[in-house]
Amino acid sequence: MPLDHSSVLGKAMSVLHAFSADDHGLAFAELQRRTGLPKATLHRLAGDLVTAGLLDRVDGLFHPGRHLFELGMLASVERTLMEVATPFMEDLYERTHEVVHLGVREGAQVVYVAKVTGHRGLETPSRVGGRMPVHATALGKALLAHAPQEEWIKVLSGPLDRLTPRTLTAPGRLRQQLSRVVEEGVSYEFEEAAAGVVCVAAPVLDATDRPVAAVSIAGAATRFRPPEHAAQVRAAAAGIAATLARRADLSQ
Amino acid sequence: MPLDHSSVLGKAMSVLHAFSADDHGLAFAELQRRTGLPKATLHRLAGDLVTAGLLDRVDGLFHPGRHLFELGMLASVERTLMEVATPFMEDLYERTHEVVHLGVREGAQVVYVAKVTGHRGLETPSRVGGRMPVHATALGKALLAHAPQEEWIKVLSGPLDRLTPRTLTAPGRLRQQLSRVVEEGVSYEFEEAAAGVVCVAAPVLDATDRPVAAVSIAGAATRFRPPEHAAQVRAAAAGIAATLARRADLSQ
DNA sequence: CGTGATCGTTCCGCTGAGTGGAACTAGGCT
DNA sequence: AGCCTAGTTCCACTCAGCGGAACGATCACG
Repeated sequence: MPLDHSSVLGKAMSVLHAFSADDHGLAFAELQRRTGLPKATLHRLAGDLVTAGLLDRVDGLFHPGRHLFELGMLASVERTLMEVATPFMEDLYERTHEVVHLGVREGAQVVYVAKVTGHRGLETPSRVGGRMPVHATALGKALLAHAPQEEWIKVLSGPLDRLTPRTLTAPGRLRQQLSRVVEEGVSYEFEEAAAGVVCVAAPVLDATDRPVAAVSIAGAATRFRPPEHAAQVRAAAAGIAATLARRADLSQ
Repeated sequence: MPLDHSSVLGKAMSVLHAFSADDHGLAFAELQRRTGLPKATLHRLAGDLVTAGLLDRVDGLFHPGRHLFELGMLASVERTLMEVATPFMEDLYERTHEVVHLGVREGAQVVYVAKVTGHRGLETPSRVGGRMPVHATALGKALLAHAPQEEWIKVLSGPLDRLTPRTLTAPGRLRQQLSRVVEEGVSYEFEEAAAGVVCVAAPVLDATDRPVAAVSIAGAATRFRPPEHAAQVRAAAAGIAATLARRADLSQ
């Protein structure tokens, strides 16, 4: 599935993927190590990527370029979601002043599309554009629960990595929870992805009941009671779903 | 500056750039028209881009791919800005319930990095990842005003396109305004980019007083009085600047 | 139904864009 | 001085990429 390493494009992707979310600039040599590309080849390629605006170079170090951000925002699904969901996420934030997330599912992982947060220093491992395993997050469980059976199986049969002592790693317990999520329309997470963080999430369903995204509220385990916010999250998700549906109608 | 059309990468960029912010899916033929690439070449290239995840194809139509979003979020400058600025933008939104923007300058244009908005249907032409001319927006004027002299000249000598009847198209008047912006620390915009929309903005300056971004509040001309919010915007910008400075200190 | 669009896919022989080993420069440490 | 690692440049080879052309599919119109 990942593009051949012998095509220019494949190599270009290797280079871009060499950057992880939290390193702020890679030297040429480091990039060489991560991509495994021959020096000369990488040198030319990196140069081309810089001219293309996909990479920036400031005093020797390479960074993902400014142009990349703009291109990324063309991704229609995510952008539409962001635009539609923002007002609803604001509502949630304003009422709770907790961290509000929006995410989509990509296989066994959740990709965060938006994050609303205040000054309170709640340490969540989530970053916009970042990923987390489906089984360890409320967002993930909401998305998976409403997905077709075969998706459940794929995830349940895969390895369920442990992120904290409370991560669900037993397929049976996870399946049990997913069933409850379908009934209740909301999912929970109690310090399963990060110590001290608890979460409620609800799925945003399209006209055919497929989950296209999910919203969540995350708070500190010490003061935040997820069940008390279930109704709000469900309402926000429903609102987003309704707005998306209206948009889809107009545009076709 | 734009990469050669004869290199694979150059062609790939042409394809990606063929998508504008608001078309939801292009057919093969349309893509061919926009890029000017030979059929066979485009066919293969588009195929490769799909395998790379940069493009998606759903029932015949091409879309910018979901992978593109994730890659875009690696762009460190923009992501850091977003993360740091969000809490301050939330504050502004909560107090005013108007549209709050964050943008950076790229030559004679502003690129929007974040947008906080509610349900009120204020029609702003801005989109995250989208561009607007510097001279027609409060954000742009705040960014340009604090930029070095040579940048003023570049913009003032370029064409100042008219977006609305009130757009500043006279270099003299623009220069005059920029000087005031430097003194006051805030810039204004009165229906210069879109009819019915007025705006206040303040620059986020780094340790060496270079403007790295700007924040703005936009409201409807009928009810929103920009000068009344100058202090708030200035405070938010200062807060963002301080947080960025603290971050820079730690990380080096 | 045939004719003529346009749209998307595939074939295949040619060629120059892309390749990468090697040689080179610039600094840093001992 | 000698040795290391980082980054850049050279240049002859070759295979990835090219694109004209021919193909099948679908639609529209008389």
